[in-house]
Amino acid sequence: MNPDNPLIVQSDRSIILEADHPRFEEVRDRLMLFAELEKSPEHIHMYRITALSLWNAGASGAEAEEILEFLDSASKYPVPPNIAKEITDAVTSYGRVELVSDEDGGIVLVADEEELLEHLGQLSHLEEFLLQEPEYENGLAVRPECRGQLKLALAKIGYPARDLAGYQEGKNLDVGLRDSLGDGSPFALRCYQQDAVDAFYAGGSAHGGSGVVVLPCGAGKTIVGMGALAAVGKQTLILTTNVTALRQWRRELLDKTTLTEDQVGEYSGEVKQIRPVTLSTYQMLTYRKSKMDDFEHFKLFFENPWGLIIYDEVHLLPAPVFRFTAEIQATRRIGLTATLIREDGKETEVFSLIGPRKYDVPWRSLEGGGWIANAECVEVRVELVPGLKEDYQLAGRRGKFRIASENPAKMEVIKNLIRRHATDHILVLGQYLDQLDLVAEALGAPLITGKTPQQTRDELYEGFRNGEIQTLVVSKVGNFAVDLPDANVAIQISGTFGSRQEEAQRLGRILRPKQDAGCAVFYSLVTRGSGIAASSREQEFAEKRQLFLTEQGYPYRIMEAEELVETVTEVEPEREKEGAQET
DNA sequence: TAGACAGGAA
DNA sequence: TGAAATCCTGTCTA
Repeated sequence: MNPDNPLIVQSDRSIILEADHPRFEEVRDRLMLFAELEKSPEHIHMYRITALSLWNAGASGAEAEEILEFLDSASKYPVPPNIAKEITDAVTSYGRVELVSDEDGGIVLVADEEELLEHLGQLSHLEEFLLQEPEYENGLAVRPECRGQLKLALAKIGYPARDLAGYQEGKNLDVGLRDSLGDGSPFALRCYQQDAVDAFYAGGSAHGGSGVVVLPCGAGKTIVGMGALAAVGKQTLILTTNVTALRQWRRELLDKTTLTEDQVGEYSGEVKQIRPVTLSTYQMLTYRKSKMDDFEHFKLFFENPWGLIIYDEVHLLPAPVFRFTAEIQATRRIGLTATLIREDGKETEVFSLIGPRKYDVPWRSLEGGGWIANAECVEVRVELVPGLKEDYQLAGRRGKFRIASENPAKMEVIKNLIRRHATDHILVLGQYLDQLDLVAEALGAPLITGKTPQQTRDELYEGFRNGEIQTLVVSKVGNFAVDLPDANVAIQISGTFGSRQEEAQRLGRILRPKQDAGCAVFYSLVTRGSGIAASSREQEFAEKRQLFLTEQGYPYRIMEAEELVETVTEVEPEREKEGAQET
């Protein structure tokens, strides 16, 4: 505690961090582990501690005492006693209740205090998950098929359970990672990938149980998955969001593990193979003819001896998959994601049914090791064209957002940016097809949307990769397409209502390390507010979108569209000189 | 027998 | 808040 420190902890669970303070970065990286960034106006960051953020901290081994000592050492004023107590309670509440196995393989709910166990036993909405028999001296018998639902219910009343009840073994599978790849280059897990695998599977004990690994795009989540597969050594089901990702997993498995072609199966719309390692999509599992019909393929989950299920992109897990997952709690699970944020707020479901966060690093910290590219984020503020100002005033909330998003004045800015990056690989990312059509036409650049057939996409991707195409205009396909080539400049011209996830995904497009160690730039074009209303609808959403990246340590530099024009005229002659020298 | 395409789901 | 993308299946065509 010291008035020169950067933090203020308030009794309403919010924490204020001074952004200009010399200790800012160090303190931010610590805060990230147990608090969520809620707002980042100029000069300060506002965090909030939530039950979930503290449970995750507790689950990944943090001690309440450590957290309090840290807050104390970084605060201007004493930490309010009620907050200190809440932090201690929440961090330690993960683990107060546990699920364990008895000698016969039955599941028992135990608690650290008798009164708590008694209290839980009396709750009527937990009753249906419990059995009358057998009776335990210090525990309650759990219906094995309700293990997931019980955990979810416990989390909702503030007693997240540590699940030590163990797993069904699954069928053994002899699999290891290769030490060199097809082209002869050596292969090994990077240190942080190994750490992530160890965090998930610590020596094979139940303590290294199910959970989620958070790593930025391009940092090798697939490789962590393969590491987990090799560590567990059991038959495995891998679930992905789309077939392109599925095929990519298959290629990677064959390239980097000792698995052979006939051991890796694809269970998709096209082929229905079930093999020791089977790949499928979420949509395959959730498919049904109509709302009235049954799910046709979810049996894949149950009727095979899986010893491990890998959930790729766990932040996109569709709701029905939670239901199945609740029923297969006896199978070891690992979730992989770039961000635990779900725009539907189902974070507690992920926590309870997939597992707690096992491994997480600030994205920015991987820059140091050269694992991901140095990236700069710039928000370019653009004036609304005068002709639309009246329409904007009259429009409703959603109309305003659309008008601001499609602001025609953005066109000039895009052109300026492209001129500025004459020698770079540029992706233009947007949300509305009409707008993207116009932009692609004005730039003379190819456009890829959901309607673009796969073959055309492949050709365009190839052209972009080998440099024939400098600029590619991409619709929302860019959020999902795993085969989209890397770029070093991204220009976001419009986006989904405040989706932090989308922002993260799009930044990920430029994070693959550059050969010349060059810097990557992410521009976000936002229509500026006017008059008394200081910020536009789009600006409000942009603020929300940017939160995740700010949390990860990427500051947004604000730039006015006008100053960009000046910069371009300054920069341009230099560029031409450079070009002349090269030729 | 492959591919193209429409329809429904979430 | 709404638009867009994806997937799976079934049917039709060549």
